[in-house]
Amino acid sequence: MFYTYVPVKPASTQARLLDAAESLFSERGFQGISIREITDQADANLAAVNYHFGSKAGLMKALIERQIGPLNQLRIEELDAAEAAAGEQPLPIDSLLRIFFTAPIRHFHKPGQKLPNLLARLHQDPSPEVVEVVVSVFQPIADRFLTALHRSAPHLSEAQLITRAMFMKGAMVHAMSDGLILASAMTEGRVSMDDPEELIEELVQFCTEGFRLHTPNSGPPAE
Amino acid sequence: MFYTYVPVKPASTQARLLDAAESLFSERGFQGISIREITDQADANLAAVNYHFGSKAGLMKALIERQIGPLNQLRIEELDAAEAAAGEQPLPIDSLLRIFFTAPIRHFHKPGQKLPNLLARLHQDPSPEVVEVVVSVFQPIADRFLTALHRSAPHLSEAQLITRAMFMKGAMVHAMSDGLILASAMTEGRVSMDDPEELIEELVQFCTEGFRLHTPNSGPPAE
DNA sequence: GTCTATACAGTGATAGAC
DNA sequence: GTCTATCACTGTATAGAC
Repeated sequence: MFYTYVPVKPASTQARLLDAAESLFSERGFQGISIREITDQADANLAAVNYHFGSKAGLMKALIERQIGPLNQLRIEELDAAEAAAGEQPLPIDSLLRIFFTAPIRHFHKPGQKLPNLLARLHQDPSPEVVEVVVSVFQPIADRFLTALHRSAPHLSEAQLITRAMFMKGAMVHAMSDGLILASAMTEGRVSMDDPEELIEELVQFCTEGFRLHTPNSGPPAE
Repeated sequence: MFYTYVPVKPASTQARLLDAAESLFSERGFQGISIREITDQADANLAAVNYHFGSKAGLMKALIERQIGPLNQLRIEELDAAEAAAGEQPLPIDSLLRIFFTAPIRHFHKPGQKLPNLLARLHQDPSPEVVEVVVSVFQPIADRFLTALHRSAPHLSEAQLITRAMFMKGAMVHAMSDGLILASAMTEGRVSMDDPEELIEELVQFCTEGFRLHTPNSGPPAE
């Protein structure tokens, strides 16, 4: 009888480090985890992180790119296809937003998934290394969708467009990183959406209405 | 001729530590600053932070409470007053949201203000001490406004209400912590709103439309 | 090229003297 | 209340083994 050899270190050191970092960072945050914990869990030497990724931040960068890169590429492909199908016509706002939301929400919608929290925090991190990573990963897709939005919502000034795009992005990010406060507020039972498709559609509807609105140069209205 | 004595340490050690921590944390984040830097700037001893606040996290907690506490109290007072004036009638959604947004956006809207970024990051921080602070500071106001929203938007299910409240909160938080990505995207000149009153009104309009929407039990609509 | 052991400066925290 | 000395731990760098 033969026994198959089950190796203890199936993947490369780099891959094991990435896997360990992903689960540990997601659970306790970037600063909450030491390199020693990562290398322990990955069964690698302490110096392995610096050798393969240059630094702890470099490991994080590689981790983010591994997760987000394919996701953003998919979104851009879907947007390209939709625009090609529409020909000269600008895409309806809701179609555009649906493309923007669907891939990441489906991808990250698993019971214990906490990576979105990590991503959300990164977007607010002031340290230059983190800013550099975030910009390089998210800038292209932001530009691409803003351009499309500009065509689909020509009634908005550029300042209005960017402001509302911020609202939209904030709504998405917050919804994905299961609201710490709201989820525990006002209820002790189940709340919020547990079906990703339903969440996507709620988000699409919510933001589409917001973009459609035409508010010329409003001051605060009469009460 | 008399010379007035100008003390080098005008405020108490606690106050000096809080002031130093506020500017330093805002600039470079909680983890980006050591307590040695704080005590240096505050002209205090290294051990002063632990003596007065128990820990670095305790200092942060005190800082947050000093900033946010009065703000939230003001919002609740304004909501109380508006509800009293409305009598039995539920408040219009836009009035409710205007009360929710106005105080923090006005308060934090200064050129170099980076504290909102810090607050936004705290909302996603998984470490138990931070969660405890955030919940204790923001839970009451979340409950208060959710209850009011429930009255003002009776067409929404509880799950929908909470979901959209998350969208709303995310939009506000993101708009306040000047979008890292979007602000530099699609433009090299000025963007976004520089007038807080305009930002408040855009936010009110955007979210009001989103809450008004009645979407019974939608799956994804036909394309 | 990859991995290992080890060294180093800086961190938050604390006990105990003043 | 304040201060010094000290602790365990952090990220990083490097010399040298395979």
